[in-house]
Amino acid sequence: MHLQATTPRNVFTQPASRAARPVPQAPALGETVEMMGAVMPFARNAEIYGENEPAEYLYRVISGAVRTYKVLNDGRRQIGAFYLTGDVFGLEIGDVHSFSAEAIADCKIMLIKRSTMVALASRSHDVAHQLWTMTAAELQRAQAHIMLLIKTAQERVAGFLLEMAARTPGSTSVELPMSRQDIADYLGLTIETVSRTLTQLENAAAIAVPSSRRIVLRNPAALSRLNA
Amino acid sequence: MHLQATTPRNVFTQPASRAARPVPQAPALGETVEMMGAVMPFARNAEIYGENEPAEYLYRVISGAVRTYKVLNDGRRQIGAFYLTGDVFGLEIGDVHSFSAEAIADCKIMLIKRSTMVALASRSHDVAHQLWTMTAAELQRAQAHIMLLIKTAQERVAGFLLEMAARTPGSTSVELPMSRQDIADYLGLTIETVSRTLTQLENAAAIAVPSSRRIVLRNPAALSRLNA
DNA sequence: CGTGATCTTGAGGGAATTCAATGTCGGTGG
DNA sequence: CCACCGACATTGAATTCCCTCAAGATCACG
Repeated sequence: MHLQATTPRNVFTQPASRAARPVPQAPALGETVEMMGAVMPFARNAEIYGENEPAEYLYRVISGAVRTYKVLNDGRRQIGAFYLTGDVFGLEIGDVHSFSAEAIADCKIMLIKRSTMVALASRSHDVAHQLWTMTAAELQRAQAHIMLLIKTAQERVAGFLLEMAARTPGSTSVELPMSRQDIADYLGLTIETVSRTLTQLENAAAIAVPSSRRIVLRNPAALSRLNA
Repeated sequence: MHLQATTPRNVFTQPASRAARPVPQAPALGETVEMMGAVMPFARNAEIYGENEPAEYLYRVISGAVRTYKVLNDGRRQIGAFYLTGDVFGLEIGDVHSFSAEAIADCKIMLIKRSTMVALASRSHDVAHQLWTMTAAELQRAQAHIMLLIKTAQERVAGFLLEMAARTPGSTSVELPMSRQDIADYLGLTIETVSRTLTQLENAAAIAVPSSRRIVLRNPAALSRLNA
């Protein structure tokens, strides 16, 4: 999530470890975060919310990983996004969720009452602006996703790996919390094509796959070139 | 130029005049123009703004149609959205446009200074909420677009036609302002596949194509079934 | 009418899917 | 400890759908 330089600290993306510390130039919202949300555990594959359910909360990933998805009437599943530690999801402006959300692995999720946020936003332009900013960030993510979906299988997989790497700063190695099926459903491919493509990239020395859930980016430049 | 910060109705949505009228060439939007911005004409295929240009304005389609798009480094073009009469586009939270925008046909576009809107929003929760709502609407559109892009060619074309029909209320017939190439680049298909698919749908009696830019939905239910 | 742009149709090829089988890993119990 | 099991991943072969390349057809416009 990118914030403009003039934007105050984001009450959502604030690391939990520093939440209690007094922060210079921060509005008195640090503690509000603590008050707003309870942390709940979710087991692997547990549903966090379902499509068309009332959007009573928004959610922040404390640990673990989450997928949002829709299922078409013939069973095809499209994953809308993956959310990792620190990410906020489930923010809706309508009153129902437009996707379902599930825990990819065992998770701890902070639940924040939507009504509380809306009330806060009506009194604080900062909070209102943050809500808007988060929606805009989701929009940019969705637009980037669209650009991925029109590409070839190699380009999609390369793009996915670069995206995941960008979210794991300071490392050229990615630990994937999600299965091949999840990746396939995110990229609009089949599991077999994802697997084959990873093998191709490995043979081309662009990546290494020491274990199925760990990918080492040996040649990020080559992946970027594929990323069009 | 002075606007009441307390105005309760949506400053973007055109009031009564556009509702049931059969597309006027010179719409009556007197006071809105004075309040919000200047109307500018754009010729067919003219650029309205370019990707990465500063987002100084937001835009409202008075007449005509607009496409937003990105071009990949190998020349592939992806159209992000089509905007028709009444639609607002170019709303960004960052300070540059993330897509380019072009007139599909000769257009009249109302330009609204972004700084004006931001200033208004800082004083009016209604305006701030409207900006947020518009961003959220764009997000939902992008998510629906993602769901389109994972489907078969028939499903994409059917979905596109239903989408266009839904934006032309009270009619089962659609006048397409855009070319086959535009449709193809929106749906992630080739122009030939779009053309062939339309022919298939016509042969299946789902649609009629009296002229290349006019599509009659003979069997919307069949199209919806294809829409998964 | 010509001319260019747009659209449609046809034939062949290629990328991804489908169907099917094999391989690998982590856990559980003998 | 290792044998077994189920879940997940990889690999192979055949098919399908869409793309590419190519040729006509239609339309708008001078």
